[in-house]
Amino acid sequence: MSQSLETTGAEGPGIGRSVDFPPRVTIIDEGEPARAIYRVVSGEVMISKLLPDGRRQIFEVLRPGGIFGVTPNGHHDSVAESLTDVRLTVFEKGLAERSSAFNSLVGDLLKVQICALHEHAVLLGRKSAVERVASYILDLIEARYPGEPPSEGELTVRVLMTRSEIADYLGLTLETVSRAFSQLKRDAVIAYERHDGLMRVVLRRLRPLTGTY
Amino acid sequence: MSQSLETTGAEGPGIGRSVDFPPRVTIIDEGEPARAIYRVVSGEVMISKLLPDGRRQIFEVLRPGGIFGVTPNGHHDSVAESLTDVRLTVFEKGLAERSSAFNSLVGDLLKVQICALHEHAVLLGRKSAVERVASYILDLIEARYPGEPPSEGELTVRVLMTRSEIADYLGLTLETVSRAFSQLKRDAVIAYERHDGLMRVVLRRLRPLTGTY
DNA sequence: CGAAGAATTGAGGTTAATCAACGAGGGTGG
DNA sequence: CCACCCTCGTTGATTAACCTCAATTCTTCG
Repeated sequence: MSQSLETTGAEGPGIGRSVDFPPRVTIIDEGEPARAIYRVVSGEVMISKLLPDGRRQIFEVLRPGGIFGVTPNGHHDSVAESLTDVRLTVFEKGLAERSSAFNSLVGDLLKVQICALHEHAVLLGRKSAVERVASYILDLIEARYPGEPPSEGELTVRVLMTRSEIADYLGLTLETVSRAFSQLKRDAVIAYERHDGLMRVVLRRLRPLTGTY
Repeated sequence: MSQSLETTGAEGPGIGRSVDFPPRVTIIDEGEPARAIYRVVSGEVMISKLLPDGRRQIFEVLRPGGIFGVTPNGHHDSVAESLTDVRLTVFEKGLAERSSAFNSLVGDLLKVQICALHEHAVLLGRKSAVERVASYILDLIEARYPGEPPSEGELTVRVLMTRSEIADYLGLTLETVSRAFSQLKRDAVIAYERHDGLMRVVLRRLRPLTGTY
């Protein structure tokens, strides 16, 4: 419950205030009354839901520019948790809602989020374990190299989530995720030595394994 | 491709025009340029995506009041298909976007949709076959009896989707869906004789099987 | 009545989950 | 600095859930 929550002096452009969180702390809990909307300035935030028996599903990992805390009914429907050190801009409820420019920005971001959720539903409902992990790695690459990356050659990405978090994101167990990584490594699709998250990827071999192309 | 598309004379309140579709026709295809936003007036519409090898995932079944065709990038990211006879209101792109009241309505509906997609991701990623089917039936009940239904007694619902469609919605095969229905029937959670979709449900027994409560 | 589509059920195979052991790395306290 | 502990990742053996293939029945519709 008590968590390091530092309000920096630097106020963003406009109406929001800036807030920092260390890695892996709860930013909002499911069921909390919705008092504000949050925008990621730096770092990454995981959005998830828990079942009563402890099963967890992470639906999205938000990067800078992403928003969360938007809800139709005054209560948050999901948990938001920092993955890394995070800086957020907080827009108090009601304050921002009067700006039509702000609303239109939020609307656009929600549309992007819906597309991502659609893609993720396909992954969860219809892809095999290896396809899910391959799709996950491809997402990391696309986030890391925003302009179309050179489809040849090896790229490097850093995996920030633990196997357990990836499992909760992909609807698998951590063992299955680990086995899928090992298989991709055996098949020379990816390469890594130490468990520091750094990973080289052969995009040309990865793409056909995602199920999407 | 050619499909009965009747424009009725009755124009809705405001800027949309009305269009009807028979059951199980494609309303929009993935990749089509987005020319309009659609709102369901009556009937139901399924939103889905196809993988190249034919696997399909349905993410949502829209009922009256629901909208679809909203996209961040000018192209539809998914397929929309009528489940029943459907009447839609069509709002031409750009025309409606100038109305801030319209935008705010769309924004609210998108927020509701995101909640539903979150719930569905939990179902796809973390629930067992029986839990998925039980959750599906519960959704049917909640749609059919919008005010809190009496939690005692038997309720009746009509299942409009085929086993195959339900399977594509729940991330299962049609046989697994059929077996789950059979098991719920054996366990006296649901009851039906003919394959006409009519089904009696004992809500008290259904709820504990959804995994959510 | 016959045909086609939908649903059910069974048998058997495959995938991923579960249970379990072990190794590597990082932090803490002696 | 080293020993210990704890978390994370990997891997193996086994089990369970779900998928696939196949046969049968039910329902609808021409």
